[in-house]
Amino acid sequence: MDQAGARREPTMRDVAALAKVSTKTVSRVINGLPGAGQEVVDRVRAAARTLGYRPNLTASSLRRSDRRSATIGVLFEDLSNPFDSALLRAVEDRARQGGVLVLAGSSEDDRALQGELLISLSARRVDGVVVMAAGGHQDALQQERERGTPMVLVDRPPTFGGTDCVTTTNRDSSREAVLQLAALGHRDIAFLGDRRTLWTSQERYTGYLEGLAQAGLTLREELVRTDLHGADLAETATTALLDLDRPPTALFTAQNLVTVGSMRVLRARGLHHRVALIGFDDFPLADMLEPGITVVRQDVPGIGRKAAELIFARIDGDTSPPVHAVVPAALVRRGSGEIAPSAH
Amino acid sequence: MDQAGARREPTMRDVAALAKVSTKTVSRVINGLPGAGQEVVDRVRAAARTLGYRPNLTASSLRRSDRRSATIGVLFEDLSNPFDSALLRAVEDRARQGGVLVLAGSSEDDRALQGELLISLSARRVDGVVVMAAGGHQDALQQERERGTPMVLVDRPPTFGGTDCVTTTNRDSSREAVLQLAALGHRDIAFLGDRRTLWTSQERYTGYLEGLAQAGLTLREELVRTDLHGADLAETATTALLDLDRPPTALFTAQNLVTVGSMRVLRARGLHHRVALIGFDDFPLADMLEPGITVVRQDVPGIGRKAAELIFARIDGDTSPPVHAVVPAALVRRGSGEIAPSAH
DNA sequence: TCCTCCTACGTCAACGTTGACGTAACCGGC
DNA sequence: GCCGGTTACGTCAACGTTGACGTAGGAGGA
Repeated sequence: MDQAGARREPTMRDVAALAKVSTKTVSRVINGLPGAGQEVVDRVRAAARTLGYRPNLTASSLRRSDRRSATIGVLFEDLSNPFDSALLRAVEDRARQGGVLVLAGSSEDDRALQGELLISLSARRVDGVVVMAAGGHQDALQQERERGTPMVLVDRPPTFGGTDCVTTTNRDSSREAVLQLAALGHRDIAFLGDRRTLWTSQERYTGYLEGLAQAGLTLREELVRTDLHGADLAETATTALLDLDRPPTALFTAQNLVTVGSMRVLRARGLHHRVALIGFDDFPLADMLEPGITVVRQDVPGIGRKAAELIFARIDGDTSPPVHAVVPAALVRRGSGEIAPSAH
Repeated sequence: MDQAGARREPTMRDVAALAKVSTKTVSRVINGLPGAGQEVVDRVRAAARTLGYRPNLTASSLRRSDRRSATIGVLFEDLSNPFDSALLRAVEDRARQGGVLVLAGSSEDDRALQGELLISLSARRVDGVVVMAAGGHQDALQQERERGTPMVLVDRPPTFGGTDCVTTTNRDSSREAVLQLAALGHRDIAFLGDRRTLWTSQERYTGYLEGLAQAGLTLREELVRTDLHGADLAETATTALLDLDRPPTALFTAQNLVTVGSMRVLRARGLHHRVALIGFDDFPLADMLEPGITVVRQDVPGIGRKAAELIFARIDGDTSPPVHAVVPAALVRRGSGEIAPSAH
């Protein structure tokens, strides 16, 4: 079997020579443009097949007037988070339908890395960028946006103007979750959140506060634990909460890894049937556990589709004012959020 | 905020004009090549910054002799499967370290789609392709390979020659799982597998047969259910198995979605503490269930790293004979696979 | 002093493709 | 037969970049 390197890729010139026409005619045939007779078309097609010719999209987009690379960039934080992978999938799905491929890059919540990735994408002249991991520092994003690259932020709004974004009902759904717990009689509802710098964390915390207020409950500050980035920190925080003199009877975990961490601790202490738990963000098998985990489920495919729709509209020249699309989330009741406070 | 389209991207020519040098000198500075004085370097850098110049990699790779696009393609089947997303992540990780980006495409186990994606990747002149979803029909892959594109298959070996692949110990680990069940006293061990056309399914089935034989058990054909693509089919099959006059006391589920399907049925029937279950492929939260699910865990990051290592070696011109790398899997005992047969 | 070598640039063409434009042949109408 | 229009091609240059090669000027050696 032949190794790469030895053979040169056939070009339009080679096809043209074999079909005894000009390269321009080959171009016309390959692109299905009029101005070529049936006989010539057949000859060119045959020659292309014989040589195994494949058009070079990079050369084409260099010369073309529209300059499209038929490629978009998608930046995410961590593919091992099902939220990210489901979102990537939804965007890729939509892109593929338009013959567009996706350049995927994980920025790992690293500001410098995100900047480098944006430069890499820019160097490849992507038609647009979907950012699923806009951290606190959006300067690189802003810079790229100001260069004219169409951009859509997902999950977090831009800190700069003129850019579309798609988020979910972070605040309203959090409030709804807290109200449900309060309605069951819980008065000591803890909040466990991810980094406070994240917009989503802030929104969900605000929703928590609104829920408490609306239920007529007073905030106990020691029941609020934030900056829990990852399941391990969540475990520590949950342990600390349960060790309080007056521990919470219900937990609202505002991110899926936090939910998992809290779950582990409840389970380890045998409290998973006694302490109520509602998590933000669904995760696989949440329904298989005992009890099933009640969650606020984001419509991830819906968010992905919306993001794709927006980016492609911008790429196609839509210059209407920037949009902040909000895709509703839903409370999915599976048991853990329906546990009433146990009498001490 | 300015919309795309109006402004032209600055080019080397623009930078050259502003810095009052030739484009060639700009090229030298941008690429860090020698042959430019310090003063000129500074002037060019300043001009580039002023204009917001970004090198055009597509034009560059068109002209360059090595023709590298610094981009590889990764084809997968379904990103919502954690196996695929973890693998993509591992490959992307390694690629990024070399300044290489990943063009991601999901082929959804659709032969025509896979062919189209390969053409799309080829049109963008990717330096290599990692295929995590080589279905039964590999003609498109073979064709691409014969054009000289470096290629690595993951999870399944090629049906054609001259191509590297990375798989796990499908057969040995399956045998080990069955032997463990047999050692606990199980004599009626069912096999539930994905599509028979898949190489992995065949290997795992062979391992099952070897395990039975080695344990001195006879095969009961009605305990073998294959072609279970997706959790729904697995549920139906599991139900049918449990309804047999002499139902299995242990299940070996040879794919993670099948495991989930079987689990659901066992759980629905309240048999999850009585029927043993070992699944091939780990999945998130398998340890949180009751009982924890015993699985054969593939070393997914290891497989991804190996695949990336191979593809980059080939891209760098390694012409040594093709490799079939085997990354060992391990049996992770969590409870469900340690249930002894219950007396009827 | 002259020749050689090196450094620091510049000039030119080419990568594979397509937009703009040219032109030869043919067709229909008068 | 001539004119205007259409069809089916071809020619040329350019997209942004870099390899090959040229050259001016200075340093260094005999």
